[in-house]
Amino acid sequence: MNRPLLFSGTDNPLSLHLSAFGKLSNADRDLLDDMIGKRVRVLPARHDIIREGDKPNYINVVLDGWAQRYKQLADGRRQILSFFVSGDLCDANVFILKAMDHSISTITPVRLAEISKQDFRQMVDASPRIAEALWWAELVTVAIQREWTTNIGQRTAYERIAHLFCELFVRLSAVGLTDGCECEFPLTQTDIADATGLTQVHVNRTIQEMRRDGLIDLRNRRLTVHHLHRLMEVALFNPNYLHLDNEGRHLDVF
Amino acid sequence: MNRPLLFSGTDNPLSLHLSAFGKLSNADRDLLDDMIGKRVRVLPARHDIIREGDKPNYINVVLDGWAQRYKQLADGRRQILSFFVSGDLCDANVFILKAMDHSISTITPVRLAEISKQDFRQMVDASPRIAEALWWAELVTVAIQREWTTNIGQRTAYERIAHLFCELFVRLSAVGLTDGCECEFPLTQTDIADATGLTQVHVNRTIQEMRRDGLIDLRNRRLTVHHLHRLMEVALFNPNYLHLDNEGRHLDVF
DNA sequence: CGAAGGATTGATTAGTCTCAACGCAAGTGG
DNA sequence: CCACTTGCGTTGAGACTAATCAATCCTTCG
Repeated sequence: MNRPLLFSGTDNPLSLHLSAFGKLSNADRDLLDDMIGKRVRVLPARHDIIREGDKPNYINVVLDGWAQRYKQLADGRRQILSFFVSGDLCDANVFILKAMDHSISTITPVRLAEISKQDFRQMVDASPRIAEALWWAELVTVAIQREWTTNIGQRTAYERIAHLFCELFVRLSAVGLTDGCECEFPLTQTDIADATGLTQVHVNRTIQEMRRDGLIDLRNRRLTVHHLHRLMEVALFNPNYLHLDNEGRHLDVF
Repeated sequence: MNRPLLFSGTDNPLSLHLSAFGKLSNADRDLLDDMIGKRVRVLPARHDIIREGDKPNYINVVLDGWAQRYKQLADGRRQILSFFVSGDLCDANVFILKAMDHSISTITPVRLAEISKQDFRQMVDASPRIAEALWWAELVTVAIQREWTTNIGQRTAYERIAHLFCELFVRLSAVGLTDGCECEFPLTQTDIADATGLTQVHVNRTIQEMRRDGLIDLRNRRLTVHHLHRLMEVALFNPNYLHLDNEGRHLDVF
């Protein structure tokens, strides 16, 4: 693993994630360290974190590993709605809602921090900067969700999968989880299918095509992106929705 | 037009929308009245409110009429991402972002309130109750976006369109914009197509089928829902994601 | 070694798209 | 007031993307 592409003076994944919004003070980073140190859970792979219908009592932050948000229709059809990687906040202020309208589960083993209502309030009150950064993170989450809607609604199978690869690769870069043109990629073809609204069989054939086209390689839970630029082109990928360009920052991947 | 199904002591559409979250005090409602009274714009139908790339300086609130959020791919394909009706808040705190990653435009003529950064801050600081209600509204917006992802990703054309009808009908009920089993419905079949990821031609055929099945009628910009329950069933519609059941409230439509 | 999860392949079909034309109603300009 | 335009809905024929069903293979792991 190489150094994070966005500067951060700390190893706390949440600080790292939020500093994509802008520089945080030492006090802010200390505050965040406190927050995510209080209640940490470790969960095995493929394990529910919270289920549709549950009353949310904490804000979850992924410290390590991959998780997913998903929704299941009455007849069992499943849609994956987003992926969480290191530093991702599940939903700021969820506890305002009476019940979850979707579920969240781990993909790999996950180290998870839980932030209570009280701690969250306190943190937001203590630092306007963090409050802003958390709003930013929330706005980015919605923006990603919108992009997924567009992805499934408008793009072909090939473009959809390429787009998913682009997004994850860029997001992983931003938190230092890429290594050159490679990264860990623990999703199965079935996961990719459920995320893109395709069938597993079609995902398989499409990925083979992408391999034949020399764009990527995907084997042993590892993704290699041979030509990020070409991949972005065929995916019609525009990274603006990730809002990583705050305060003059610029990601190296592009 | 009949009385709003959710009680509200005021006609301010934003108050009405937010009181789906819970009862607001008179002071809160007055504050909201002030906010949306300051800068009001009136826009003609099919007119851009803000475009992708623009720097957002205000929070927009739809007071009257219908608007839409959409995104356009480099080659022109268009995805409608959400519809705004009376009382809907475009994005709390958008001005945190450097640039819009999507566009918003009117569908019908729209009366619009703009809330400035300063006013927004002031309002949130003045009333924790309003702050909470605004978070709720934001969380509901994301929840709707997730449901749209699921809709396009998992449902068939017939189910998708039925689901869209259910959602809009319920949302309109919640702000008193339904009249029995009817409501204004200014979307063209092309709009419905762009929102559901289908072609206009296929939307046309599918709606004809729904008419033949006696579920709905749609003519002259007016939607009639003959059997909301059957419609909800075929759409696999579960209203939980709209989070309208706060503080013991219950919508009459169901 | 057997079991299980995941990836791959093949054959067939269904759902949706594409392209093209036409109808109808409302609005516009001469 | 009529001819023309424009926007929207409707219809038909044919093509194609992606789904379905079913089998096989490969890898990992207890």
